[in-house]
Amino acid sequence: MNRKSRLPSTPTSDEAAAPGRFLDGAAIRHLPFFSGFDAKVCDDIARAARVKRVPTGETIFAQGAVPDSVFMVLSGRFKAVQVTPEGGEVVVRLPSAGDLIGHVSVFSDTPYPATPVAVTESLILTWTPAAFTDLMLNHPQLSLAVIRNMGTYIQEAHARLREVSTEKVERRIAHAILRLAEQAGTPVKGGVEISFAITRQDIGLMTGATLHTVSRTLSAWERQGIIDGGRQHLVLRDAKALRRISEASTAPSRSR
Amino acid sequence: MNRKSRLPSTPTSDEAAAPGRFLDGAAIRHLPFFSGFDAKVCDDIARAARVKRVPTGETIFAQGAVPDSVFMVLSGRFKAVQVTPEGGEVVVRLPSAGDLIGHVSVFSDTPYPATPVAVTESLILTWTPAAFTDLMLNHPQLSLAVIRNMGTYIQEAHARLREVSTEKVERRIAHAILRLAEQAGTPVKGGVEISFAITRQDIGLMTGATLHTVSRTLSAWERQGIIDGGRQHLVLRDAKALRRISEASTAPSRSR
DNA sequence: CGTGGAGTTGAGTAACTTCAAGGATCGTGG
DNA sequence: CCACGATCCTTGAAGTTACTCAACTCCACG
Repeated sequence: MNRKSRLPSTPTSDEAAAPGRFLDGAAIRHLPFFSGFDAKVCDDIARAARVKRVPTGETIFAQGAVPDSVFMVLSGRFKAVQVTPEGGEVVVRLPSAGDLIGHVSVFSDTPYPATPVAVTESLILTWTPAAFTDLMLNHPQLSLAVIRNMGTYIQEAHARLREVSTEKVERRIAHAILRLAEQAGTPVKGGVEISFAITRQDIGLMTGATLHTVSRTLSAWERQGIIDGGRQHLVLRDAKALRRISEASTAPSRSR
Repeated sequence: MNRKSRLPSTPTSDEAAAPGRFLDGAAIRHLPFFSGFDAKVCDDIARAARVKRVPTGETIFAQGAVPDSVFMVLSGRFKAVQVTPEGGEVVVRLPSAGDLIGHVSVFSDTPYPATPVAVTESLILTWTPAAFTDLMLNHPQLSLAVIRNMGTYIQEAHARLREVSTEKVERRIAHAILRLAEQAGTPVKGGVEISFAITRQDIGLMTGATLHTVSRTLSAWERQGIIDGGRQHLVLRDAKALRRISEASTAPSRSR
């Protein structure tokens, strides 16, 4: 833990949003979450927030803790890790700029269900539950945005649920890498690079496979020139081939 | 399809809510979703809704359709089935009284992601997207309730995601049955009965297993007196034993 | 330059699925 | 009221996937 990413941290409006400082709407208006918002509303929302820096490898809070804040990623990226009582782990999602964190727990008054770990130097916004609720009551736009945001989580979760229960490991890994490239890929000569440190273990936790299986699969793909791997490092070279694998009707099984 | 459940349909305030009629708040105030709501707000919400009857086996809409309404289950129960392009199926959730259906699609303006099939004679409320949005804008209470409701979906989805990626089939089936008994169980002499018709296939679709594995597992449990099975029929006799199985640290694997 | 995290690879095996076939139960129509 | 078709369920046997166990390599960092 706490290793420094070798990749340049993604700087996003760091000028306007220094840790500890209070903000104005300009610092957040560019986030997809706030697209279409009135400038005045953005101001109100930003003014109620505090900015906090989260270095790579650090957590925002621990799974099981009693919720005391709502968070939003301003820049950087996190992985939300959920641990089962028996010690099993899952990566449930990878929130990045504009994604809310902890809101579900705050509104349903349940313990935080996962631990968000920064996989890149990150900045987050924090609100007290009371302040955020006030904002929602005063700005119905905000409620709708929260609902939209939660809707995408639900669809993502259902999509992954469907994958993990109907598809074989190889295809799940293919899907996961395509999604990573899409959500966190930076174009690079001859491919798309995943812009943060990710281990085989992480991919395993995202797909419900062991790191061994992931390693074997990636090795095979590397031999075929589809990807280019390395220590905590991944470049997608042939997206078309990977997409073919992810959709391969290798499926002799209808309606599992 | 279209078979009639042998079980008595659960009648819930049918007096107040006849199909086709318009409603007042009294018809919906008892739903957990509206707990804590002002009577006047309930009136407003109810008056904007229409009631519709959905017989067992019928669907509300088809997966892939363009959303044109928001729905809420007033009484009865549905199963939301998602079909993959390759023909794989998953049951993503089992909405019952007070659960919203289709709202995610309406607010994110994406096609309905699953097909809700009534597994019991049911009544639903319907709103036009415009009407529902209006209600939310005028009654922030409603927005908060929607958010809370969506929060529980997310937590459920994540819990199942975790299960299906870290646990073995037997334990997943145990969990599924415990959940069914909790959500849809009616006490009966010597156990708890699942109050709607459910097939081994359905349980398979909920747990990511084949109906064969489900059948074998249930047969074994029946021999041990833990459950009592039958055609589309299930009685949980020994919840304690099942809970033991669902938590069994048969797990030699830490951190998969 | 040694230590530990990350990755690779092989061999053996358990857990499920697939394939296959037969039996039970329900509703329907003659 | 019984026969028949359609589901649903059960169970065996064979096959495969992906996990477990284990050993070894490769870096990066101190």
